[in-house]
Amino acid sequence: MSGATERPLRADAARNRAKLLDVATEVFTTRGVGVPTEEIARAAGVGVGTLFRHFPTKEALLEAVMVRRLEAIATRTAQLAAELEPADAFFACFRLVIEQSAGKNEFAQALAAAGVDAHAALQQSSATIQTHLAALLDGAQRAGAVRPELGLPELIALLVGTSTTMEHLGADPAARQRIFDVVFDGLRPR
Amino acid sequence: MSGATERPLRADAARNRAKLLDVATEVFTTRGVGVPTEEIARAAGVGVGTLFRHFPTKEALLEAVMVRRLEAIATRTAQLAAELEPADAFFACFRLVIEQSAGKNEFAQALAAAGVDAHAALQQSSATIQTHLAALLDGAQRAGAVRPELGLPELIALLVGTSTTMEHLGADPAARQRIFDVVFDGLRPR
Amino acid sequence: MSGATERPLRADAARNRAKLLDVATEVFTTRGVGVPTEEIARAAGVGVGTLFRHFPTKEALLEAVMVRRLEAIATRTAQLAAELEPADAFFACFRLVIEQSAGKNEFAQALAAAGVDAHAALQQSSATIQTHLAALLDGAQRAGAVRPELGLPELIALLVGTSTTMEHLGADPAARQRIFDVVFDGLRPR
Amino acid sequence: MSGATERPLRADAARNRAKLLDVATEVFTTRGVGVPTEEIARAAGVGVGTLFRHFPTKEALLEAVMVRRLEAIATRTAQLAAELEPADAFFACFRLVIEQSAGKNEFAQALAAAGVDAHAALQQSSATIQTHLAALLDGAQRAGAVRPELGLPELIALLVGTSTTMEHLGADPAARQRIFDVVFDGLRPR
DNA sequence: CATGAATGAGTATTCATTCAT
DNA sequence: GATGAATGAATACTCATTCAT
Repeated sequence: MSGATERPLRADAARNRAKLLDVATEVFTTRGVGVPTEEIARAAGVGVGTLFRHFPTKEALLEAVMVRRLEAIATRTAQLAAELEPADAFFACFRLVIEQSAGKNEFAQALAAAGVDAHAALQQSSATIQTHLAALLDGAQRAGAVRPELGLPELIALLVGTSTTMEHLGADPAARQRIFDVVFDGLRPR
Repeated sequence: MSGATERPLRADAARNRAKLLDVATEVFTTRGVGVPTEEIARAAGVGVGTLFRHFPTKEALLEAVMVRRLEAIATRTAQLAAELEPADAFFACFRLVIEQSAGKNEFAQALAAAGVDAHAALQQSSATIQTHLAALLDGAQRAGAVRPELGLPELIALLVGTSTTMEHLGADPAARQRIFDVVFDGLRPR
Repeated sequence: MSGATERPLRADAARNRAKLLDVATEVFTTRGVGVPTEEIARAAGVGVGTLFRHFPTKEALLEAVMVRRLEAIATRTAQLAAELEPADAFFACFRLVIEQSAGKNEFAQALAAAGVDAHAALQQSSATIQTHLAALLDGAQRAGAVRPELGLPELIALLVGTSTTMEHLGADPAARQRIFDVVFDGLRPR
Repeated sequence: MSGATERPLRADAARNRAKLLDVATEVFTTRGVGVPTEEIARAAGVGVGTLFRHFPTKEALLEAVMVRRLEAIATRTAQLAAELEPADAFFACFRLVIEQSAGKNEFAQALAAAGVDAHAALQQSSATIQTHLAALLDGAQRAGAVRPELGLPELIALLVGTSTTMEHLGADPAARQRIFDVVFDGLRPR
């Protein structure tokens, strides 16, 4: 459906692009967006010039990283929505977004920020996810599994916030589960 | 060598220091920590030299700002603990921390970060608050108002996360209240 | 008449600013505008930061250099106009501009370029000179010493062009005089 | 080792080379020599690699462009010299050089610069033209149409300078003619 | 003590040129 | 031969911090 605007990249170029995205994802996630471009390029095993050939701006690189994340989430979200009952799908997706958003918070907040001030590609991805989320929320509310007064903005804010909560909590699975218990119970009516 | 660690500042010096803290609080909160020191100094009506005389490092300034915030929170927390029933005190303090932490998130996360990697002064303030929070949590759990399995780390992470949630939600009071409903209900047993 | 917008610079700052202007004039004139800012700063005995404190942009530095030149020319032009008969004043000024414009041509062309696309300060200086030139041209034409059909644009273009001619001719005074003979005789009626 | 320095280019290679020269001439003339090589290659419909196969250096491309121009001028100059009386030929050639040199000045100055610091091919072309110019100048001086004291260096400098004059004057034909009147009258004896 | 000028390491980005496809 | 991806040195500008006035 989407126009094939780009010619298929040469094999090595595609490899470099993918490597850059992987490295940038890792680096932005663990150390924030302040990391020098040169370092990202070096970690990807290419020169700075190559980085800037693929992403004309550091911001463009960041955007590409986020778009890829959001698209991955959108895909999984759609799967879950198709496979599960509304209520289960809603909570499964909530979990999914939280787990995928791990890492530096400035980064995880992309989902929300995209709606406001980001560039086209990001807004597109963000909008797609938000559509899915709205549908999931609505389904769960109709099924009586989520407080009816909550809107999409609150849901998104809660996703971002819970992601932050988890980030500060660390990896302990039991503790993370306790947070999910709190949030999920709080989301249910009454 | 002298017993007193700090001599009493001259009146104007004290005024400058206070003004710098006020301005820095405002600036860091609304525009993040990336703002140049010169701009902070100018906004405070002093030269950069003066800023660096009072705070030897930009980081030290940030720390001082946070310490002041934490101390204010600690004070109010103690008050509330003294005035209210345990359960009410707990929830009132939760609200208080969230409202006080408004602003750029990088900043709000100081509370938690302080426990991990921060400098002495910050750790001190943070520890004080954490002691209070631990007491409040314990009181509320004994009163049966909060899930007994939650520990201090989860509480702190939830405070940071909920602060982020609110930041992304904006100012709409009704929506903010809905978030408090979710989190507070979720915190309660069952 | 002009508002004293700037406070008097500190002695050292004024010295640095002047040194930077001198060095930049020399460097731009002999080697063109492509010379790195760092090199200019080093030649002036200051750090790059200092250069950029005084001139927020490389372009601003270039502009300042040109403004200073134009102002010097304007001053001398006014003197000559006051001291000499119209015809003599005109030719003396022509000579003056040519001699002062020595150096890389891109630079000498400022006079004309300023009228078109330059910044405020430059336009101001350029306009001042052009006013003087127009008066001189008019005087010389009334005195019958210059072809009446020539306008200010042609005069300015001739100044720039003759400057280029001289630049390519080098320093030989006899040859330069021969060029002046050609141009001055050509400017006269008939 | 083989006698012929250049083997005959394959048809497409020759086409590419010609296209590159055309495009580069246009681009250098209208936008200066700062234009990136990639852009020139793209405008010529080839890859950068091809550009660098034909011209090992950006400078070499610039040189080739200038050589072609100079050769064109040399050809026309020779024609004019053969067809016209010495005096007329001289002035016609002067005009010709000026009109052909239109465009960014840095470029037009090649003629003169070539004599000084350029590469072999350029010097060759330049020398050819200079020989022609010297002959024309001599003829016109013998015919009493040009001041006898002028030498070839002055003539060349005047060509470059007048080219600059025209460039700054723009396209207005009447104004351009007035400049020619000035210069040509100035060139004549007395 | 206050000031703000000076410093210079650090950073994003460009572009001539090389080389794998 | 042609292509365009890769390279990395080069460059303008920023900003925390120091120090002369």
